[in-house]
Amino acid sequence: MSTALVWLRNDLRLADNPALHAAAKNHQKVVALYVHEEAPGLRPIGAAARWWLHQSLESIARDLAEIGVTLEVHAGKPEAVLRAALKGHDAETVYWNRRYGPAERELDAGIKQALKSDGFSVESMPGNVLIEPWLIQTGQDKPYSVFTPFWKNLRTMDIAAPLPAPKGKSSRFRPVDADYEEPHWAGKLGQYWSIGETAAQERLTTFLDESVVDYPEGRDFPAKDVTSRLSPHLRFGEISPRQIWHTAQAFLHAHHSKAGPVDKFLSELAWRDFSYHQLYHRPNIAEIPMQEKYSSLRWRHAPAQLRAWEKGKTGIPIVDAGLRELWETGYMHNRVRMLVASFLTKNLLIDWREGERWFWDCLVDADEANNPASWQWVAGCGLDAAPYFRIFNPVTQGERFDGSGDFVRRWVPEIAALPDKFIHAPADAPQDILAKADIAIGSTYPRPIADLKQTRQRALDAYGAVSAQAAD
DNA sequence: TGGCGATTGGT
DNA sequence: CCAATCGCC
Repeated sequence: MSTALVWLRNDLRLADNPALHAAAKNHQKVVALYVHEEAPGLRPIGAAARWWLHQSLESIARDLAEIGVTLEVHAGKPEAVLRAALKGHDAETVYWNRRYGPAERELDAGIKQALKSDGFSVESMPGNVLIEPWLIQTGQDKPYSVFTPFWKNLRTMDIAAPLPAPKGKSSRFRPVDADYEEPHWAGKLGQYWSIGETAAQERLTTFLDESVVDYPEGRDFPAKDVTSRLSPHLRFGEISPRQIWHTAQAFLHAHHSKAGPVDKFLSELAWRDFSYHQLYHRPNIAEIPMQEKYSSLRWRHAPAQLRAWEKGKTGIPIVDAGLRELWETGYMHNRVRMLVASFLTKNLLIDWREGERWFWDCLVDADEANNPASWQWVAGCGLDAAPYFRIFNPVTQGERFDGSGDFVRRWVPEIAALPDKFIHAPADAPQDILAKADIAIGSTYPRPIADLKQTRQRALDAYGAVSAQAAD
């Protein structure tokens, strides 16, 4: 009887899982493995994502048991784990779905070569993207560096249709990932999320049925609940981008609805692929600015301000609201991510890598493509990035996109009693209004840690110096 | 997927 | 004085 191993990584689902599908089709018995990897160059997973991963592993272990596949969770060097498993299960073939980070690719290629030279079969399959990064390129056969042509090309391509989940006779489930100790904040995050493949599919259905029509206009308003919130499910592959693509197209046809909103949503999904495109083609995007000239930008060393930013105590309400939402839920609304990142990199002139690291640790959806690529985008050093002179005014942005202050009041309750007029700039409120709202600036709520006008000019000067230097 | 100050043309 | 427009960063 032939046995195959499936090495699961960022693909914790049964449906549209090419590696699992091929293993089940070609072999009588399938054993699934997950490895908490210890390998040089691999970025250790952040704490919030690690929490999500634990839940997701338990979830897929249950689902796999339903089709008679056991999931084993190990820790260590993946090659050693795979060798031991191949021997222990008397298996001859390993399947996995590809990943795209430079370190991961090198690791996987080395394992593949080593196992093959020992007589095992290794099959790598399409990974957690719409299109493999090397299958889409410019007319000059180069990687894309601008999103719009990337998107125009991508939307004309055939995105692989999702594969069905394998079938099988159910077996007994037992918990996996037993060594994980839940952190004290696990219960807090747990209130906000429902984890696993079934939950991910339900989220997509709910989003399409209830929210996608309002997505293009509503997505910029953090108090509105019209974004998909699929990002952490995508991060761990509980749902694949190909499934989202095809489900969204089918929804469009079934409802004869206008293409605009669905199209807008899919273009955001394409941004995700664009990030993986960058991860694949560029060296170490979490550390190296993709626009070389920004290597010379002199970031400020300001640990106290960084700390205030992290903890949501900057004195700028919408910035604080976003960072507290992150701390509380492991997530932050997209518009607010842009605002807090702009405030850190431009107003505070603190290195984007500091912010990227904080997000990496706190976000349940942090992945090694989108988190660094998006930080570089805001900081101005990324591909197709925001121009350096685009500096958000977080007060103006708050008034525009959270005019009623609902988002701020939810996460910054100590200023909730302020009238709308001052909710985004408490320090500007007259003394009697502050007293009536029971607020003492500098005591119950911080005075802004940066003067927006002055720090804006400082950023323009610093960024301008980089551009001028590059023009020499 | 900006902000801001200056200008303009209207009160 | 005001909103709308424009050029620059």
